Amino acid sequence: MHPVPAREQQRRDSWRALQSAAVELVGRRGFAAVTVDDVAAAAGVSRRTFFNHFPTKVAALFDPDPADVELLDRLLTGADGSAGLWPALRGVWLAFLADHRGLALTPVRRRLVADPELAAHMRSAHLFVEVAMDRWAAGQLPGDPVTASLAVHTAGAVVGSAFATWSPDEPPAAFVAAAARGFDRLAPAFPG
Amino acid sequence: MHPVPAREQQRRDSWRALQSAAVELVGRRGFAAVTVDDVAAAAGVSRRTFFNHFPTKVAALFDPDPADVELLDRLLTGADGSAGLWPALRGVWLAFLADHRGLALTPVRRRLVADPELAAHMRSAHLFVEVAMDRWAAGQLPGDPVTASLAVHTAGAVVGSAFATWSPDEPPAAFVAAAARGFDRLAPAFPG
DNA sequence: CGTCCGGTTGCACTGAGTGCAACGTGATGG
DNA sequence: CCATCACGTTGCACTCAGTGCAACCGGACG
Repeated sequence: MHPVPAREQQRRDSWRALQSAAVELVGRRGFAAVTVDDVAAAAGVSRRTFFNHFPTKVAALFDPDPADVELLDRLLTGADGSAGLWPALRGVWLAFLADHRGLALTPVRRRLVADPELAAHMRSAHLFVEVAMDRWAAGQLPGDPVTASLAVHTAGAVVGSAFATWSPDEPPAAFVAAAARGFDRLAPAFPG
Repeated sequence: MHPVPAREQQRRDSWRALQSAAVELVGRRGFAAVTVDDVAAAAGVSRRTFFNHFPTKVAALFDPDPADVELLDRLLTGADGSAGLWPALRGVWLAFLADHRGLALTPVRRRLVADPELAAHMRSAHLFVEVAMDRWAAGQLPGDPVTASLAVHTAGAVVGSAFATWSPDEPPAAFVAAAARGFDRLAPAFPG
């Protein structure tokens, strides 16, 4: 592997220290009871540095790890759409859910979305997944953007429903399994 | 009809004046370039009164008119689930989309969601629809909350996809029609 | 060794959102 | 008709989120 330059390393360290601190503090005290200063102090950096890494307080909770963005890109470029859009979306989503770094934070995040305002922010942070899939799907079905959009949105709904009915007391794998069942149930609507 | 007490009337007037002013100003200048003071001034009330009606600036753009919340409740209590969950959800969604007050604001809102942050907020504001439908669907399928949740989430995805692919230059009716086609295409996944 | 680059920091500023006390007017009851 | 209450509105002061700017400092590079 390429040795990471010290500059880049420090950057990643600050990012992860801030996200860990934010999730940990908010999970313990609740969103409103944690200030940006608290998070910065817990991460050992200044308040200004916090905003160098995250544009908002919620971003610190939900922004995807760059490694996960990269993972999704790899999965999409390697995806095989020959058996139809739906099986491909199913495969990419399930592989992504199972392997991404953010999976470790999923139980905490699941508890946070009891606040509907935070739920919306989480969706917006995870929107990069649907955007990337949308671009990919549109490329697969050049002549039919409506079908592509419908499939991607529906796939997102499957994952969202699995997330909503999943209890954070269960292991994250149960969440992934529930998503898989959801994909199977909707398959009849998307014939190859 | 019951004559509305003057107190209640003033309340509604302020609410609608603020929402109109907010949508109008933000549609013209963009979200960041409009302050709460601007909106309050344009509506002819004080800054403090703004926050008496809306908890946040985005709420002024996307909070549902109480009349629409009431409309949805009426549609759900009158809904007939005997032919299956999916046709019932289809009927309620399409009737709601066609008749609700907010429809007039839909083109402006469609343009606003170019900003993904605002898109997330709109979804959260429209979440009351899915929450109400979720409660209703859970009542229809007491033994199977997973199917109920999946159907409601999927229905939301159909509407979301129609909204995303709809151009605000077309009439709002085209958006409703696109949603109807989406419901039809997903019907095979939800047999009676 | 000198120069440049880039992450970090402090400072000052705008604007969102809140708690509180006060005012004015419609609703209510004697 | 008047006293009282209820409630939408308002001003004020305060905390905190988010931003622009200039300065600092240590690693990268010739």
